[in-house]
Amino acid sequence: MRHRSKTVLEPWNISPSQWRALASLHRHGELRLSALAEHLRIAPRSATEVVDDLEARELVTRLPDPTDRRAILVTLTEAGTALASAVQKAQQAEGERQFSELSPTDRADLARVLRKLQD
Amino acid sequence: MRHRSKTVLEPWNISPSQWRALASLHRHGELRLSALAEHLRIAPRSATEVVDDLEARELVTRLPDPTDRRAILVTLTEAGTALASAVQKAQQAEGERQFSELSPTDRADLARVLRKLQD
DNA sequence: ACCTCATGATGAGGTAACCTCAGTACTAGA
DNA sequence: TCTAGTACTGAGGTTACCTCATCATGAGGT
Repeated sequence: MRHRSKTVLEPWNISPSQWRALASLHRHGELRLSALAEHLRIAPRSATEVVDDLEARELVTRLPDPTDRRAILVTLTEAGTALASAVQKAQQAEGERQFSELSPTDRADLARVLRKLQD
Repeated sequence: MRHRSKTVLEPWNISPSQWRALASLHRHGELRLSALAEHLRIAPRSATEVVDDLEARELVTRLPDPTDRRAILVTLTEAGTALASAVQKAQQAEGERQFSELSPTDRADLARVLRKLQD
């Protein structure tokens, strides 16, 4: 499944780790770099790199945090927001495709068991 | 879950990718390097590296394939077999632990749905 | 007006686990 | 016996992480 979702990203030429960052920003709005790192469960230094890449492609921008001059807020550009929406849509379609064989009961069972495992 | 199973491997000081190779050999017995690569879904050249590492630690040996002098059979040493068995046992215990919260019904549902997804 | 300790980001340098491409040794079919 | 294909490996590259050191700033002293 991971392999397939990688394939979904190809048309936009972004890597899974870049996508995770975009998705986080899309969900949460602007984030401090350190907060982004936390969401992605990677070291802050590694988040710097991901943001470097996304910034080079003008999908995000760095803005100074008005409340703390040490901090940086990473925000989606318009292009970034558009791309995030498009990818999300494609992911959803791919998910639908992958789970299309499952009956509603199957899906409910799966959701229930996975939720239990998560706890 | 992947993270936790990585932790299980730590006492033996082997990486997940090394473990995947050992497990393949444990299941299938001796394998050509190319066949091993196929099982692991990696390029043959990359399997060479994994086998290099395992051989350096005397967990596997390279033997000439008697039926084709180009080919090499990778086989577990005694130490390799012992380690594979031990790790397998630990993995099973860890699996038991992770799924201990699930009722028999939950487990059956999960197995059924996952099998369907695999097809 | 100072000092100290903690925190946010980044520079420098390293690693694991892959990859491709080219080359060598060998097999197998015409 | 020539040719095409196959099995492995050397060389070199990439990706996505990491740690450690450093710099600026913040928080809380005295």
